[in-house]
Amino acid sequence: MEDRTSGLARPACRYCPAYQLAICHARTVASDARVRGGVEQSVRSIAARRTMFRERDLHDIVPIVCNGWVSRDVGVSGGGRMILSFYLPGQLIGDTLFAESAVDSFVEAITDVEYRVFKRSTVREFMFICDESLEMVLRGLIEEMRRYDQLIVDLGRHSAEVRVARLILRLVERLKARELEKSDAHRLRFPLRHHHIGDATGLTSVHVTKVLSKFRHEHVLALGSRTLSLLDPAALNRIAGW
Amino acid sequence: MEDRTSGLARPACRYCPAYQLAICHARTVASDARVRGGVEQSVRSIAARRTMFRERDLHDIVPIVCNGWVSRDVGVSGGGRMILSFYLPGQLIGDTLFAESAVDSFVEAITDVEYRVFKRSTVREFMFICDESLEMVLRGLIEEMRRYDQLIVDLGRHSAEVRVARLILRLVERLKARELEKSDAHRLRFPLRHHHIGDATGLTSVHVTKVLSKFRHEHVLALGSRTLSLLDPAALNRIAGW
DNA sequence: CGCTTAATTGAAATGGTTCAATGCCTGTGG
DNA sequence: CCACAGGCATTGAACCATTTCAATTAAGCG
Repeated sequence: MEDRTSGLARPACRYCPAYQLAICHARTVASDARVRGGVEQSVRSIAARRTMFRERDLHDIVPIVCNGWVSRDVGVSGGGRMILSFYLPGQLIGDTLFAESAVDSFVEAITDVEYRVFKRSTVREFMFICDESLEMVLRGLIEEMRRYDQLIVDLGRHSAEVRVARLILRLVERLKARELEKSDAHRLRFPLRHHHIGDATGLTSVHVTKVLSKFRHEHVLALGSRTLSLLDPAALNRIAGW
Repeated sequence: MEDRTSGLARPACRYCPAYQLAICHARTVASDARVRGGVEQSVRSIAARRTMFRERDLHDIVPIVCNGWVSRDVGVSGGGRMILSFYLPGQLIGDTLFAESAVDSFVEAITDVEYRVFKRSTVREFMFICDESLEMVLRGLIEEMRRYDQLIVDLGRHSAEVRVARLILRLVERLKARELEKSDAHRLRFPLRHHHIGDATGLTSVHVTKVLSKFRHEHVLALGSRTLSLLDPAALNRIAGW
């Protein structure tokens, strides 16, 4: 499982707080374990389209994505749902680290997912001892808040086209920042379905289809077979209003 | 200015982190000042409808509302704007305490406002020394994130009526929790204009008028002269879907 | 291979915006 | 204390972005 020669178990480990802090057992194996590895944890995996956790399951544990795409969403009375955020490899699902959520949210595996689960009480304890770890968790929390700021403005004040364009551009940005995709790539793996895009932008999947097929006709981008082709990134940025 | 006999300078002080932690000079006057009062600060006030800060002004300072209503909003290309949150008395405007925001937001005085400004570097320093203060700031941050969760779901998946009803109910809830209004009051001071409500719910002020006048016709609530009358709270909750 | 889930397309319905006109508050200066 | 100006609220009519409904095809999945 671990690769001691390269020093990284997975591509995203470089960007994972648990790995950087040497809390993760993928790094501090066997004999090192008693140093910082004292944080209880386990590796798990789950198939695409399965629910990983309900809100209440997260009282005791803190998960980190090792591989695959994850969403956190809220069910709405009447069958609808809204995706609050996407989690990419190396990211902590730490919303409930300090307090419970007001909404009953679900963490779901979009693709097949590998993840690591840490014991919440131990993580908290460690965090308050180690300033570095605290800073890191805070940074992740603030980063998420900034994404929320942007999402709120988009939902409240921008058209469907703008919202879809921005969602895609931001995800591509995050993938490239984590070196999950080459930074010059114009073709990349993109596992979201139309209903994911709709649920993340406050649109219907039907309308997402219409927006995307317009983009395709204008040779801006093409999305199909879990693959995104950025045919004209400049035009996409223009649509996004950037 | 201070009232040493009651122990509180203002009604909201009881709920203000700076006051609770005895950082605020409204509490640690004169001789006490060297204990925890070492945090540089100053009291200020500003007239309604004025901009208190731009994003970049908050690099050095951390404001806390003592009195009045405050909003943080983002300007949108094309003249629109979106309100991200409202700040009530006793609340820290601490979004930028750890990192800069990605959007250029404005903090604006809705009513006449009194507030206190702390030096950011000193606050941060103190926060990392004192676990209690850290917990308190984190709690505020998480509370704000929970509000964001709810707002995102509302914007993405609920109608205008629901959004307006929820905004009002949540604000009333917060006012009562802080004892800024009596918990059994059905008439309370509510300084938001239609355009504030629109900018906070992603609607036009014109449409807010229509929604509110429908509520009035149905004897659910009446809003006018800076005063909110909750004529039928149960019905309002029903509209909100609660 | 058959079954379920997802994408696509068009037509009709709708919720909210935009535009425009009118009147009302509120604060300000004379 | 009154007059005036600018911001704010209200209303109706026309418009348009997005949803809803429905029917068909295509794509994953066991």
